[in-house]
Amino acid sequence: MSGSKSIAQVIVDVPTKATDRPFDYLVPEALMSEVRLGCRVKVPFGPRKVLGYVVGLKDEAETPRLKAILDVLDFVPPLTPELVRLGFFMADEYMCHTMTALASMVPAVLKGTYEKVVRLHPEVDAQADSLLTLSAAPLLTHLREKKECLWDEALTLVANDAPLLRQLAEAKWIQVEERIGDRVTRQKVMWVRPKQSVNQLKQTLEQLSGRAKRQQEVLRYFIRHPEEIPLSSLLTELQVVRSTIQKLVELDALAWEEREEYRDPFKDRKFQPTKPLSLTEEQAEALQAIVQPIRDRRYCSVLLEGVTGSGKTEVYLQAIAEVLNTGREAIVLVPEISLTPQMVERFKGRFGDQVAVLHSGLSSGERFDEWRKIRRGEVKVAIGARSAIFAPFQQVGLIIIDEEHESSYKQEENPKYHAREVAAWRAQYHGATLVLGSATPALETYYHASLGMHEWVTLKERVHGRPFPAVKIVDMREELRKGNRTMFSDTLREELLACVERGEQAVLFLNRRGFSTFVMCRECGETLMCPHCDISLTYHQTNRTVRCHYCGYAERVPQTCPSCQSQHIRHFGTGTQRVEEELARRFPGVRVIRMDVDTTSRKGAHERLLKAFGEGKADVLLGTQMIAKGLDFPKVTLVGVIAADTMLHLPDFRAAERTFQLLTQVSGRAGRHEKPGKVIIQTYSAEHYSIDLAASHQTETFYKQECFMRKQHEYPPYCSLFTILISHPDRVTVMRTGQEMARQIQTGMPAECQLLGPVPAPIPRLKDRYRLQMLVKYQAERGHALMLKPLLREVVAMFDDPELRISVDRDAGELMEIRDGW
DNA sequence: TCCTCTGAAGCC
DNA sequence: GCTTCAGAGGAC
Repeated sequence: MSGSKSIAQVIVDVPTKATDRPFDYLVPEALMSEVRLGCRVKVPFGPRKVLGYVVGLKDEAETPRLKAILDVLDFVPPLTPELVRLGFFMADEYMCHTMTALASMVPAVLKGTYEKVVRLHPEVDAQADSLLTLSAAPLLTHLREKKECLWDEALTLVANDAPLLRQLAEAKWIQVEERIGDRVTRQKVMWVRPKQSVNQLKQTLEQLSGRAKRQQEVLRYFIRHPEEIPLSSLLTELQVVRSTIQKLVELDALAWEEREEYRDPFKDRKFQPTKPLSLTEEQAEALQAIVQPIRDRRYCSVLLEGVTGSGKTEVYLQAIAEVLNTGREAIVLVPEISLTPQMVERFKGRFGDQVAVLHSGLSSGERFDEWRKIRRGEVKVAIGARSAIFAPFQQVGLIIIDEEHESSYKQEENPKYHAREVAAWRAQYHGATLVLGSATPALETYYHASLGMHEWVTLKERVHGRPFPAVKIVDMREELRKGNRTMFSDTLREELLACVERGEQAVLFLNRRGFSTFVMCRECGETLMCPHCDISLTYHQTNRTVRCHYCGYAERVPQTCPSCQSQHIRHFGTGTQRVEEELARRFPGVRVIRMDVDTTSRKGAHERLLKAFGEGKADVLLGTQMIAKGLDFPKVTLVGVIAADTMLHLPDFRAAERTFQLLTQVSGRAGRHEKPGKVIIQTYSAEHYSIDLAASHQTETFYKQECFMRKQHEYPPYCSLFTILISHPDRVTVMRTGQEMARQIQTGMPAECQLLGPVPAPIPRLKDRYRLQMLVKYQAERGHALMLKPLLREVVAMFDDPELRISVDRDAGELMEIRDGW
């Protein structure tokens, strides 16, 4: 190996097409031990300096004019070798830049910040002041006072004369430094400990001058408590100052050191330790199916189909215990909205401080701390929402995806990954077991299981043999014919009153997806629309504003119609706020807690409201999507669905599947304990199979029917999809581009593939951009993706108008744009 | 003739 | 994405 040089291959933080490949850099002798696979480095790139990830290391004899790595930013590489490989897989699979894929796997604080700082050059000649050009004077004066400033400030001080700054730097008047750092500094805490034995401390105490009262006090403290203590606690406890301690450190009596401290988000919470519960026969069988491949250390995916209330979580917990016994780690994914304190408590209760929790409620610093516990192997279980799938464990034995059908496992931004697919990749890499748990699996999971691609275990019974709630469908068209024009059917009204009278609780569910409160003029029929998007504005009572839920535009509700000046302008629709008003009017005295984006936007509000409901401070919990799952309140005996079909008519081929899943989940909230539950579903489409079959708990029949429908219309899982969405500020340009792009794809794609569109996207205009979409249906098992991916990449590259935005998504991501909660 | 503006080409 | 550099067109 004599004469050969060490080379690092680096993916640079310049996410563009042209730079989306590794660049080679020399590893300087001094950094040899620090430059490791997966760590972040600072490298020169063109005329500037950027951050990059080391994705490969090699030795080479010939190194034609390579630049060298400038610095290493991590002691422990944030990416394991496995995650580096996963990054390349994702870049290919989800058609994104490698840097984008790599960056998505680490906490946001490691994304790096760039700072260009200007300073006086240390060798600047004071006498040279006379040479100062007039235009540089303000900057140099400023630097004399402040020592340094940001590049942009410096530019302002020289009237935006960038060449002048360059000249000043060349003439060694100023120094320009590009700083690359983390977004937050790690929290550091000073610890103080005695450096001498108690006897030595006593000697030191006697040698102290009589005047050093404070120092004596501190020494006496350590003689009483010869243990380490955080500096801040010591200072407050003894009412001394830092310099007192410093003196004693200088005397070698004490020692202090800075230590990184974890911000523990659960610091003040006690978790009740729990023991494994005894399992039902079904549960035991399911557990066995999961545990066997864990013991064999082979890759295996298991669909755990368990009805609501069948005790899936206990199966998860015992499977995890088994993995920990084999010395390996477990990742648990749950949808963000069900990452409730109830859920966290169960895991913390069983596995204590072996658990790291990652969810969006944490500050970026707290998130980083939890992540570091995983990276350092200080915990064995990671539980979190979608991005927790990247938990940097090195011995993964089990990955569990709870409520695997949830759409929140699909990331809508680049990289547009599905956590289920990433999980399958990681499980295969590690020879781990993948568990997909749900009462209502995604249709494709169901289909794959039926083809034998997953092991398939079912939990058909609720624990303790509790019966399923009785579900009644109320046809709202009938109600209208009877003359009931309110949003509560007679049945729901009676049941609700009876429920409250019995002292029990009810949950009212309003599916606002695609159906929110809008403002319309009764005179001319004009609806208030967002000036930037083709979307009607949503009415918010709290501050009497209308808002666009897509771009955030907000304005006060106008007094008169902007189009005809009529005063008869008012809000329509069935937002949660209106249901709440109506409840107050029709059921005086009934206490309601409303949960929606308005009431839960503040940190911790979600938790607080649920706690209040659990403590019986309200009779009715009214809410959107966010109350559909995970909740388990013993006193809830009635569940009402105000309008079951609001999302049935969205332009989404999964509309029926979503409706079925949601209704099944909501119904599962009732009668989970001693008292039997009742569910009332109000709908205008009573005959639709998704509503009917959810009401009668006929899961199997629904899936068969839905598979039939998908096959008829050639939709997934019977084909695979690419969605291409293009947007442009100009309507004509986007249409012309769309046509041309479609022609290119059509010509290049395999003949068996099918191109649909371009057609206007479900939201034809968003944030002042016109949007078109195209759909390519293909057969993955015939290898079409292998041809389509390069083709789409090529076609996308051909249209490089900076105003044009193109997004390519496997599957139909765009149609799911309407997010839960809104 | 010099200067400014704009677009394209690297970047290891 | 940013910087530089070259080539075009404009003002003097």
